[in-house]
Amino acid sequence: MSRTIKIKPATPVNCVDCEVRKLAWFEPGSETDISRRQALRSGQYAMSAGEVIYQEGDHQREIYTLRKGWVVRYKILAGGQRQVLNVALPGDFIGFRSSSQEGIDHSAVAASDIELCAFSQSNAQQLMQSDPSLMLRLIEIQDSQAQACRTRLAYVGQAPAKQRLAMFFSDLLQRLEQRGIDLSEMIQLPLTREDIADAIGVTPVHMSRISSELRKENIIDCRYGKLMIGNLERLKEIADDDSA
Amino acid sequence: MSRTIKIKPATPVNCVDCEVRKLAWFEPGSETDISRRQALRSGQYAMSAGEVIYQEGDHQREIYTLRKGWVVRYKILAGGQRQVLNVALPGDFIGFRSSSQEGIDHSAVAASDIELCAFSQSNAQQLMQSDPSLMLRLIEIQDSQAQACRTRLAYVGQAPAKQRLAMFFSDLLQRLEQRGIDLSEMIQLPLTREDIADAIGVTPVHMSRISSELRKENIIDCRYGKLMIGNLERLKEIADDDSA
DNA sequence: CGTTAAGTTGAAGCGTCTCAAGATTGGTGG
DNA sequence: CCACCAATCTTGAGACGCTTCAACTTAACG
Repeated sequence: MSRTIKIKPATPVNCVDCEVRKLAWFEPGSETDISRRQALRSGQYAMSAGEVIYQEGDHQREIYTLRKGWVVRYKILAGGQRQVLNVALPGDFIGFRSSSQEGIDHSAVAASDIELCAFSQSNAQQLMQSDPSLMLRLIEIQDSQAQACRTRLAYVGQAPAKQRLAMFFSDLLQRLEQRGIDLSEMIQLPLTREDIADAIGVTPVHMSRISSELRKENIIDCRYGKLMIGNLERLKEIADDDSA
Repeated sequence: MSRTIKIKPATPVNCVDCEVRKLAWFEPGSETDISRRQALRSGQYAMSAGEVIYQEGDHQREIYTLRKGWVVRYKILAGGQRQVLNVALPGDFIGFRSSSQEGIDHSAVAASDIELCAFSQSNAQQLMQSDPSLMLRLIEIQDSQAQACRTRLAYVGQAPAKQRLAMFFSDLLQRLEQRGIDLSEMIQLPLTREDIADAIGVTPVHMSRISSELRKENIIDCRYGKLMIGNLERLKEIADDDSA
């Protein structure tokens, strides 16, 4: 994990043309609304895999929309264990804090090379004041992130490891599909076994065992940064299994 | 668990006089603001311990502020296991959904006899439109609930059972103290061993074993609806232990 | 005081963890 | 293009934490 390095991307993108806008904070509004909002953008950044975007306790002055790539958000416990809170995909909103007094409660790292759209806290506030639909949209985003966190908490707390893994992939694949990714092809998966293990609350070694099982059953194969789905239906069956 | 039964409480309370208002949604605003808001209230309800306030999938038309008593919010998995998401205390906001299209993603049950202040979704929307400070306050509440969920997820996923229990109590006691409860006295605890077990992700039997340990070490004693703290400092040490 | 619900304890089994060795993959330089 | 290296993943064996089932104890309540 290196220290945060932000570079302007080669080709800045206009919000109006942005391919993930419909999934993102700027989903509502007309084209003119959107270009007006863009004027308040603090910038677009490119970062490399492994770079830390922000860390627990930071008094970050900016909030971000992930435009390209994958981001892992996590918390580190006193004992050093890491819990992955969620995997952010293009269009996802990260780094928001309602109170700029306190530092943020979790960290975020680029899992792949990424591009971020940044807004300063003050500009974001200004935007929301002049455009209530953005405040409502923020409330919607917060709620859907909270829902995802509750779902994750429920299965991490209650389901056996194999089902947790199936649930993790089931959710991830659904979100990838939403973003137009063909699930029948091989997918670049910029998550290590350890990332996934930390997300579902098992050790990497045990993650390996259960993921071997799924591979031998021809359900899903994820290794060395690649993901190949063998039987999506069966995966969902395991995720929804009521006998576990 | 019986079906929802709501009765008007014997003595309705004005928001201005409400003892938990400073912790609640109506924290911001002048006295006149607050009585204006009260006019849009749908009602105050009393419910008994064990009654279900809402259930996963419900298209609830109201949102609530808990005025008195304790509420347990939870999710049930396909296999029938229950994960307690959080324990709501007086002043806490529950039942909110950003989209009234979909049903709610979790359930809520009264752990003790309770009193609720209710607002219809439409009145709440109207309130927020005419009073942006309420929208900002909602964003703040959502964020702090999401933060609590992330914290819970982290320790349920990563910490050993005894530390999880210490963390659960540590958090709960801090919130009770915030509400003016004297931690040196005996406290009425309307949570069963099973509620707590479902919150920290262990079986009731194992919860019993670790809670026996804490009792024998004179740290905390929680049984039969009563809670007595022996050594709060030591409890927090176990919760923050970095060797676990 | 008797009944019922709640909590405790023991013993055995299973799931997950730890430690350690070995295999596979992707990247790098010869 | 191949050989080698480092990183990632796999597998085995043993230990440990948590679960299960069942019997027992304690507290609350009428």
